[in-house]
Amino acid sequence: MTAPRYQRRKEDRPREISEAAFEVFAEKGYAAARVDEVAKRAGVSKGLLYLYFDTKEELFKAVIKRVVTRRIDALLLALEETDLSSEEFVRGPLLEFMKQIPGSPVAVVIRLLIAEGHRHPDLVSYYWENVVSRGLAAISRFIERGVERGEFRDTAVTGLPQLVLSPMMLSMIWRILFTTRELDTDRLMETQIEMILAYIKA
Amino acid sequence: MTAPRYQRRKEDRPREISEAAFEVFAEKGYAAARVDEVAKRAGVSKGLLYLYFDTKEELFKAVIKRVVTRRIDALLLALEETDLSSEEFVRGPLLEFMKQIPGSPVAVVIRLLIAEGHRHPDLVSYYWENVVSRGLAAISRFIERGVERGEFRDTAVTGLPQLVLSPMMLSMIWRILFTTRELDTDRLMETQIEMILAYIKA
Amino acid sequence: MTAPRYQRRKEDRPREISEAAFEVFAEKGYAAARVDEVAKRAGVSKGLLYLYFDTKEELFKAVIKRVVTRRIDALLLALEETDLSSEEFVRGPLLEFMKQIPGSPVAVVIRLLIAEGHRHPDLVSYYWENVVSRGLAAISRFIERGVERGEFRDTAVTGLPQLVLSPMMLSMIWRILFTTRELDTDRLMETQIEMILAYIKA
Amino acid sequence: MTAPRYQRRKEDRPREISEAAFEVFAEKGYAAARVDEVAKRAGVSKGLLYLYFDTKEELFKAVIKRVVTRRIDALLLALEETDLSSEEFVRGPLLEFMKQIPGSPVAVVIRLLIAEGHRHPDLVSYYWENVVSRGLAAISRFIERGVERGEFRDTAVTGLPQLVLSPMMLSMIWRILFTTRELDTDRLMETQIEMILAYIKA
DNA sequence: GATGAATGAGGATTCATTCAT
DNA sequence: TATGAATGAATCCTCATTCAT
Repeated sequence: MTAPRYQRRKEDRPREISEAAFEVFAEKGYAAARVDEVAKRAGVSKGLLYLYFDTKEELFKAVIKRVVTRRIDALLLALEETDLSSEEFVRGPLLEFMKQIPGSPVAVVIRLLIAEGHRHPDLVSYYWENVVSRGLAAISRFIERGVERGEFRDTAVTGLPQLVLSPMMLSMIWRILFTTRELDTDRLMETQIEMILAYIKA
Repeated sequence: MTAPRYQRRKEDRPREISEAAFEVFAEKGYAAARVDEVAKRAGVSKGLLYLYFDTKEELFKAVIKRVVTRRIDALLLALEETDLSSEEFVRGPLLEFMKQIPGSPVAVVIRLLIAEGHRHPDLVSYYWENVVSRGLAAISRFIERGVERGEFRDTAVTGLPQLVLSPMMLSMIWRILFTTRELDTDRLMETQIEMILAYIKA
Repeated sequence: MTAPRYQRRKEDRPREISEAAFEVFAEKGYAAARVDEVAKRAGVSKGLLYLYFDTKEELFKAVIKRVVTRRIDALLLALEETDLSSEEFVRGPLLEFMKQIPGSPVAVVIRLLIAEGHRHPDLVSYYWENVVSRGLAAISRFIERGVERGEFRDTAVTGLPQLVLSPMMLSMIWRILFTTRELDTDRLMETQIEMILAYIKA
Repeated sequence: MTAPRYQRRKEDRPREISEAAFEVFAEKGYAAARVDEVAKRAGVSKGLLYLYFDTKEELFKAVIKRVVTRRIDALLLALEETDLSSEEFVRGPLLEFMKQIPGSPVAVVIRLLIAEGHRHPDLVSYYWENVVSRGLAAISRFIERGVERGEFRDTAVTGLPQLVLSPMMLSMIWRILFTTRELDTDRLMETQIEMILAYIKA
């Protein structure tokens, strides 16, 4: 009648633990997160957790990497394969993508990296190589394509893809810090896109 | 022969401690900062530190508040009293102010707030009330003044002063995370100002 | 294609495990020896190990007993059945036996007993009854026989067979502790025998 | 009325802790000794213990060194300064010294070194340099002096001071392992000395 | 005021042992 | 039999905080 003490589910464990860990790290931050709590939320003993992750730090890294890698790929693929004109793509899929980031786990990861990046340079490098530099490069290539096609002028924006992303970044930080204070983050990003397009359209 | 231990004036102690604390929090983050280390850097005993600050958390809050409050005032004053046209002020003093923020202690405070804000809502409120909302309001008022004077059109930017600040925010995060990776943060902010002005000028 | 897992006969398992365990205990000592490691070296699962040995402690005792019992028997038999004169036997077989002990598994067992004997009085008793007291008694009887035959005088040595063994003991300890420091342990034992014979020969 | 929670006794703490630690290590061995227990016996909190000794291992080393260093010095001094003839000194002070070793803390240290030496090579080196090699050298010099004075013949014993000590070693191990079994360790050492003198006297 | 020795609750990690498969 | 995933008590160590001096 009682729940079985043992449940052999080797396949699922790493994911279960890593999901629970994400929650706890998200709520408490790295230092204040308790391994005990992660294990409890994963429905697993502390010992098992250490069977899959050597240290709390390894667990942290694994969690960060898991969350981060996935959603960037979809965007990059869309960017490469789209048939839309540059302007249509920017107003459509790119804007949509940016709008959903501040409320997504990615924002949590950013917060954790800001807080703990100092002591995990390899994690920051990983994030840089797999997410940031790829994302920026894609946006840059995309703007350049618009320039080549005669859609856009060649302005300072071409070399500064960060301009496209900066309201997304501010929105993320805003939500992290000022959950209760109003800010129409969608409109913020829309306006930036509007402004940039107005600025670079031929 | 011995160092003049008693020469230092008592009234400087809280400031000395709080400066040392700022350094340590900046380097290590809240959780990894050691009270011992703060005391050592301040050149006082741990006991004395606890005479001025009841807990590590109180010390943290005091430090954050101290750093933050000061530099915002200068800007706000300048904003109110300036004789420059709106465009001149934006291109001049405002841009200058923004450029120096990412490398200033304010950036450290932002990092600490992002990392620890969760558990110190009062600190976030304090920061909101004393810094963010005042800063944003000032920028808003300033844009409105431009509109009133006929310098600017009334666009979405009027209600979204965050647009002006978003590249500064991204620059701050960039420096925090990617110290070694190149980004011309000054140019980023200049281009945004350029774009905004092009967008809102009548 | 796969290794012949099931070819190995079941009845060898306890011995295989116990040999692996001896290696690990020898290298690490009791406390630092890991049951995991023993199982891995024996090429079996941890579960199986526990099928044959109830606890780590039982395994330890089994290992100690296994190593110890065997080689003493040969010597005792030789002692009883020899046709050599007492002096010849001492200079020959006995000396040979002692010389090979410090480098043999027996030395490892002694080290383990010295380290852990405290908490395993039954193990010490076992060792005492099966090895030490039998060995000493044999040597004593042998000396007495020499006295009876008129080969030896009746001196304090008769009641102190430990005298014969003490350089062997020192050699063992020496090798355990000071592996790299030189000591001609063979010569040490030879000289002791020489001295003893000179002392007790009629 | 209650005992004061705090007792500032900086001077005495290291010794008190180290004495308590010696007791616990002696009873349990290194691995099974609990830091908690050491602290409790020293009448001190766990935290304080770590104020004086960085790790359990450091504590162990400190304890071993403390016990060992002291008593060897007295003997070496006596050896150098004695006015006695070699034979008188051997029969007198040297024998006395050896007799008291097996029941002294030195025996405990030997046991700990045999058990843990493997993993603390620096400790073994320390012991070798400060105790064993000095002690052996002193005995060697002493025998040589006897030879020079014409008291002793020059035999194999001259180069093997270990012969003098081997019954002491066996006695130590005997007491460690077979506390309850009878062995007249004093007589063992006396007889060895007797034998050696008989063997080397001119 | 000022010190820093002393405290002890709390946390990461290990590992002998169990048991569902 | 045989496996190895799973358990959780036990242990070392840390560090914010206290308080005798």
